[in-house]
Amino acid sequence: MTFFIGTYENRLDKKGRVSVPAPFRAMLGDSAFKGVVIFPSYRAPALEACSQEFLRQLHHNMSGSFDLFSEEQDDLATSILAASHPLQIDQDGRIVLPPDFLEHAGLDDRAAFVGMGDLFQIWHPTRLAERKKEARERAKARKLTLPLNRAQTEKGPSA
Amino acid sequence: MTFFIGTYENRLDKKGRVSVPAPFRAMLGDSAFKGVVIFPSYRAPALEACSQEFLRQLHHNMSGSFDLFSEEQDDLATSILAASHPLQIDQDGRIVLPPDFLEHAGLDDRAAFVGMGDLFQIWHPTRLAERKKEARERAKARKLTLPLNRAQTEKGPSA
DNA sequence: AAAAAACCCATGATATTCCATATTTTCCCA
DNA sequence: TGGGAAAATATGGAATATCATGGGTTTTTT
Repeated sequence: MTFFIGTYENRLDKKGRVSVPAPFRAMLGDSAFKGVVIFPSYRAPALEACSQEFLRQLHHNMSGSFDLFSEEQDDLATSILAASHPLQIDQDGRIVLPPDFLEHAGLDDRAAFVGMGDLFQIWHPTRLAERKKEARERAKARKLTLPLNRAQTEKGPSA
Repeated sequence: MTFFIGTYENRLDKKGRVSVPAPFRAMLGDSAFKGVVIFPSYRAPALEACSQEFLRQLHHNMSGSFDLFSEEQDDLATSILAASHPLQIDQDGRIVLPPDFLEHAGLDDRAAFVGMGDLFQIWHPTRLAERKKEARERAKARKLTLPLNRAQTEKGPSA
């Protein structure tokens, strides 16, 4: 059971190492494999991260309606699973981000970890600030409110 | 329990030897005997690989409930089994790919291993790049995107 | 005997672990 | 409520282990 909330900023060294925020680590800890799987975000210059269990279940849910060896199943796996990368958390609580992922997110020496419920994102702090501001303004313009009257919210407050 | 994710590229020597990526090896490791089953992809110039258990179970599922499946599917299962080749992993973690398999996938000196969940594929790096691009576009066109903002994995919320 | 396959070893590159220290947070007691 | 000790966290650097890979040697096959 994972539920990531909050934003944390940590340092990134030359080797691409970062500490995963302790609260996030605690969530991942009870996983069978002590690690996270990371993949590039499609829409944003950021990285997505979740537990291996979550990704597996996500994949099963999505491909469940397709046959093995079907074109759809193949496309899904190739575009999602193949782009993912399992990262193990070392004993100091750190992961090392591969070069191409660093590039995708435009990361240099600092990384912001943003809780998104079932998963969390990793951003360049500056870009995250821009994105947050932009999202706030857009929400304000549309007079968006949260459907609190509903029992289970379909979407998390993604900004 | 196997779950292959990620993409790895390794060198292929003159004898047709390649190292199976360590993470994949770890998955295969708990198999009864340490090896993989490989067969040519019937749709793409690539090779498919999985554990022997997985293939056995696949076959069992199909032949067990015969009438539920179409003639085409049965043909597929049969042809997979016939074309399959069990390869044992040596102590250095390598397998040797048979000449006809090398030809089918158009492999020369490098091989890309692509995690697809229950199985993984082996590609020529250049062709894989094309394939990935194609898969991404097609998945996008069909709106096969990840429901990242939805908590759709209901694994018993502590009650 | 020749070819092919399996086995063994050496090595450079990469990744992982260990250690030391600075910083922050937590908690207990005055 | 404040101070301060203790624990936890984050971070940098170095030591260590693992992995990938090339080459060679023995064994099996034909």
